[in-house]
Amino acid sequence: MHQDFESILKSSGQSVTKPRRAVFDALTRADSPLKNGEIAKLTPSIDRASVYRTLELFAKLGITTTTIRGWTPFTELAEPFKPHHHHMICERCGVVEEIESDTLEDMLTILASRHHFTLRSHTVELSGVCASCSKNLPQPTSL
Amino acid sequence: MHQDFESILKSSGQSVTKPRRAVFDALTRADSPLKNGEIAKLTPSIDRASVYRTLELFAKLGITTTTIRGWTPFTELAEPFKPHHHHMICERCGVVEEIESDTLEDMLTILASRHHFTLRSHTVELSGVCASCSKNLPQPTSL
DNA sequence: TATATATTGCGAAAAAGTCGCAATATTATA
DNA sequence: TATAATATTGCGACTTTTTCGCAATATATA
Repeated sequence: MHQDFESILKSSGQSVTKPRRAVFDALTRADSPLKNGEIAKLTPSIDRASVYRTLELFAKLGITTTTIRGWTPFTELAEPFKPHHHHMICERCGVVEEIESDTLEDMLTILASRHHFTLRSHTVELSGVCASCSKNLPQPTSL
Repeated sequence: MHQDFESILKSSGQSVTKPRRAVFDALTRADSPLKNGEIAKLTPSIDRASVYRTLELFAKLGITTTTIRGWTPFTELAEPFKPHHHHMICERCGVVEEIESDTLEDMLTILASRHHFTLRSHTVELSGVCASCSKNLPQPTSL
């Protein structure tokens, strides 16, 4: 696992450094996407600026993917460190389930090609109400 | 159009105020999603704090949708003020095309129900290389 | 038009993100 | 394994973005 990570860095001419390992480890240990600030807190020995620079590099190299929730970006490991997936989030209780669908993936590729685009990456975020919340709270929460 | 907007506010027990109208107007005039800061600049007579509060309210009421590009959230009007769509962004030149597909929408609903979720909203963002960029720049840009 | 209440603007402050540069770590080479 | 060339870091200062409490004001209802 680590081996692959370091290979990606090296094969793209990047150094393997302590901050990069620390950020990668934090993301590996996390079981769900993290905010930038959370990553920084999980790597207290690393300067904030380096965390940001690392995150920017990881995004460029495709090591991570970032999605948004509310106004906040959340980052997690991408393939090959984590199987490709999307998120289904319950807007009541916040539970996050991972979604995989080859059919969806194929459709997105086709959609892109209809627009004469070569698809390189994508994000899909679904938001709704999970089964247990719709049982327990039949009335939508008021504002 | 405005009528609908004010109806949404009133029917959910919210007041129709100057800041809310200003933010809505700014989003209406924009032809593409805006950053929070851009919205604030387009509404100079409105205090920044009120712009943020308004944006938060709009999101809750489903008046707007927010997607991410890089690490920055972009907001635009949602249905019924703008037809439902998604984005296909060229990572080379930045051009944004709007994507619509009923088949995609249906599939997302089905995917959600497989997870026993009731789908309420979703975002799909595709990123890739547009036709003209893949002609002009056959070699991927290096880091 | 008066009253109750929701919302605003203000001021201040916290949080998030960025930048230049000297010091340091990493890599490649001998 | 030591050295030189270079990439990267940490630091410190700074800018930008976002949040908060509260008195003043605008809005909605009767």
